[in-house]
Amino acid sequence: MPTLETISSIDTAPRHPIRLVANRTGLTVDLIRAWEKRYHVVDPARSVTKRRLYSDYDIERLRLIRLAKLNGRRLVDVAPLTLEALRDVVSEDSRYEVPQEIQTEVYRPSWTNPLESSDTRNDIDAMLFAVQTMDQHRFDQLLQEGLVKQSLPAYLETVIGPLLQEIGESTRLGKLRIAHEHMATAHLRTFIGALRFRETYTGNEPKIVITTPTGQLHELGALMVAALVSVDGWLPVYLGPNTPADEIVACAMQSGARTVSLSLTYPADDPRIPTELTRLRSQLDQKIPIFVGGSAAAHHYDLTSRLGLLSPPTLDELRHSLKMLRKSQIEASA
Amino acid sequence: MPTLETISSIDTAPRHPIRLVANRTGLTVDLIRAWEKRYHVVDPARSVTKRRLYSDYDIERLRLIRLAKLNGRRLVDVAPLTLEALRDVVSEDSRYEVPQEIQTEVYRPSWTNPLESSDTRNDIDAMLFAVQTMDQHRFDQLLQEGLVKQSLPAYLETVIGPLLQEIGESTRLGKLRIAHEHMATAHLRTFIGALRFRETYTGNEPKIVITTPTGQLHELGALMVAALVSVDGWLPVYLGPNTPADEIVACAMQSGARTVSLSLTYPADDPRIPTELTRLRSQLDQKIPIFVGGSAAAHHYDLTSRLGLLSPPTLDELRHSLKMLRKSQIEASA
DNA sequence: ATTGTCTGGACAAAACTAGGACAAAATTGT
DNA sequence: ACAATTTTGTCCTAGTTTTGTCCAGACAAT
Repeated sequence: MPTLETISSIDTAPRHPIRLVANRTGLTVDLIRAWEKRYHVVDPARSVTKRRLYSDYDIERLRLIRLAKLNGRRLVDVAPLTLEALRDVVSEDSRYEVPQEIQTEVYRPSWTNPLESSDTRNDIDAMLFAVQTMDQHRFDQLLQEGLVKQSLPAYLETVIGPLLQEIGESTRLGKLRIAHEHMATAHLRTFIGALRFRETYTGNEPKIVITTPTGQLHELGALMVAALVSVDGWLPVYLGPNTPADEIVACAMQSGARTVSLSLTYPADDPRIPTELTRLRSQLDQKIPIFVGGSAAAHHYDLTSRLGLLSPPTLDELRHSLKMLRKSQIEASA
Repeated sequence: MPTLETISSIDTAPRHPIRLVANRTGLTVDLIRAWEKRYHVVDPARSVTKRRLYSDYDIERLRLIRLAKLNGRRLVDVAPLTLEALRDVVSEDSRYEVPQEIQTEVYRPSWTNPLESSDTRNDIDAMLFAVQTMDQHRFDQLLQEGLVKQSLPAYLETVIGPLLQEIGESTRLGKLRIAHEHMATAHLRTFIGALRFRETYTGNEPKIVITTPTGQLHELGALMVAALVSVDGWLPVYLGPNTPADEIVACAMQSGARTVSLSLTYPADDPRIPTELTRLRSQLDQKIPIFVGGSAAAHHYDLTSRLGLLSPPTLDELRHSLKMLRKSQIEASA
């Protein structure tokens, strides 16, 4: 009997039962079969007794197609795409566009716009309320539900980011207690941290070191970046908050990272920031770009531009820059 | 009968009756036999009179296969796998979904003898090595696999706790860089945080506020406690590190918590600790007990005993105290 | 003597398959 | 804007496979 090998191996092991696929993708068993029947979305192998057997590849496909659909794509349009094309589509769609008007609908004939901003507003308010009433369970629930409504990058930028901001402000204004802020932060830390696991790991992703410099104790911004870039195929080397420049350099060297990203939030005028940034830039290989983001990044614009650090104003810009970087390095190595 | 019982039989000693196996694994006696008959899932030794005699190894196999099935695997697929391959599969699968009703209490009865200490030692060493080589993926994998091997409380006490300690020491001794420690801490934060999802929430669990006092920035000890007590049916109100006494009081009042638990690690001699503990004890309702744990708790034994704070020396003691507390309060209210 | 385990087989529930029906939702045409 | 059409998720039937439970009679353990 040709026994199957270790199922857990990375990619093309071709034997997962349909139930497991349903669990992992969040689709129903019926739906998976229907998609296959109608559009040959996947073409699973069969067991001797005709049971469907899916590969990791198939699962990834189904996951991506589900995401594409959440973004408004039609099944007919995405069904025939290759995995790579699918990744592009999903990642393209998730570049959230503000409800502006100038939208050339040319090459994306039919898809609904992301979320009404009022929806977002309601979600955030509901979360704030849950925090205020210390309803942890509700808070977790809202976080989870919100994620299903849109793609991860859009979610981070339109909901989680603003939420963090408002919690911070409300606490400063005395509308929330420090205890509330602490509780919310702890839950968000857990929630965002768990997001990283959803990506598939192949081992040859380019690496990016992500942390905050000495004195910066708030890690959520950095963690959001880590979750975000992993969507685009980077492997974050996440160091948590408060890492000295020397250590960042050492880490980047040991891990062979292609770039470094720092998050600055509070305190914005910490005197250690200029020192650390300067030190980091001088010690790190000049070929490795350094990104600086976070709400306090603006306070250091002079410094960063003088040092040649990049500070994309939004998460979306950061993603874009990283894509460019990746492309240019791939070309350079070819 | 040949060999009699070596009572402390640890690993492949082949002497457990089927009834006991059923109790430990949560399977029925019939089912265990059926699996053997159909797929040779296990091949137990026999007594002179043909009774089945299972080894710990067999039990572990059956436990894992049960988990794999809960995750959607088919018996045919997992039955022929080796123990190692099984662990791979289970840990891989459990990463993606939340097994709804994984047993928290029921199947733990006689699992008190966790693992051979050498096993534990190997696991920890492997984890340390992964940290040192910055192999994040491997580190996560090891953490996940280790959890499958034993119950959560045992895992936290015998593996995660010591691991944290060793990482701390190695860093102080210069065997690990700060960057390594940061990476490990970040991953552990995510990992332990995610454990919380295994609890089932009914809404009438007694609450326990868990945090660290002002000046104590290391949260992992507190987070471990949170994961631990949720197994025993408490609902942790987790506030992260560095919470002022006033805020702890406010939080306990708003949430209606029955008790408070603090973790002290570093710096052990922070002058703010006595102040904060005293303040906390005086402002908090006297009926609410306060637990103090963590590696630095011993430094403050005089203070804590003077204030009437409880400092159980191990996590297991803490669990026990909480169980007592719960019982006494239930009786008091009846 | 009662209770538990053994073997072998029977049986039924659950899960899967193929094919198709149907209604809600989205899209298109006028 | 309204109706016609297409797309899409869900459900149904009927037949197969997989899996959990149960039974009977023999033997073993307490």
